[in-house]
Amino acid sequence: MGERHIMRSIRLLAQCMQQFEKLSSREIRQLGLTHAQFDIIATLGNTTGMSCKELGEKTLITKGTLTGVLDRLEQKGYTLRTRSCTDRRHFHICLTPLGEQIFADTFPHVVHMMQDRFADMPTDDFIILEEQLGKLKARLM
Amino acid sequence: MGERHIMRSIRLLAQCMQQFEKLSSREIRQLGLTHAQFDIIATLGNTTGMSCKELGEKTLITKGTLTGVLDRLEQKGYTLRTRSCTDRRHFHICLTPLGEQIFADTFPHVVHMMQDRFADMPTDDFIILEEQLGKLKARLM
DNA sequence: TATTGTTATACTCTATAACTATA
DNA sequence: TATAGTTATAGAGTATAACAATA
Repeated sequence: MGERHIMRSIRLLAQCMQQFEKLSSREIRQLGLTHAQFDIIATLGNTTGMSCKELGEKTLITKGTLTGVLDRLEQKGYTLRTRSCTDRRHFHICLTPLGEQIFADTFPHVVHMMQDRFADMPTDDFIILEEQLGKLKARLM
Repeated sequence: MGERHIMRSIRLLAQCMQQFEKLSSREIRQLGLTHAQFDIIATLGNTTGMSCKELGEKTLITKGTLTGVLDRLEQKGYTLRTRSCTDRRHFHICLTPLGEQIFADTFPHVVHMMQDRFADMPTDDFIILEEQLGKLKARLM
């Protein structure tokens, strides 16, 4: 558990993420979305929705900022706020059908772009990568 | 090379990175730096400096934005712009001794924070993780 | 009193394009 | 003409704190 290993893994992780962001940001901007807005849509995708609090924790967007981001998404017709019946302090945020569609349309693009690059990568390598990232994630959480 | 593997790896990668950012952002803010500013310092650290163009490509900060970020870093005394003698269109950006110190002071903190979490992770796992991230990076570049 | 989310403020980042200086 | 970097502008994200409504 030498610190050289930690440093190197962190640096690699950051470089991979940065490069991935570079490749995907074109898709995001083509949809007229910012990174923060896309982050919200990606987090809400394939869920039944969640509170602002939960959404903020998952995306690392603080509540003050979140209000503005959600305002803009709502204005575009991608998300919806509905007040909870049981606890009227809570809002339930979810994607509209249009928002769902954006989500469903975007990911295949990103995946397709990735597939070109990873066409010849053996499945075994992916399985090992997933395994290792899973372990890393478990320790980071 | 099923797309399920690609999606899953990307999602894990993003989650790891996000969690790491969450953990390290406290350190960054304590120094009075923003993410963009820290990104510049981290990129310049352990180098002899580089041009704005190169710095922009590595950090994904566009040239217009970079001017402002460098202005603020220079004002804080962390970076320096010197005009190139051979091609007077270029600037050479590098860390000042104070900037070097910030760089040298920050990373050990981050590493130490990580070490607590990874104390019991076998070295072999790190080696495999590094190997896989290296392969991933090579394909993303 | 504690919690959820909004509002307000000041600053920073972002994208884009027009511009200056150098090559 | 092409390139490196600055300036200008409008919009968006950020941190923080004060605030309203609900519990």
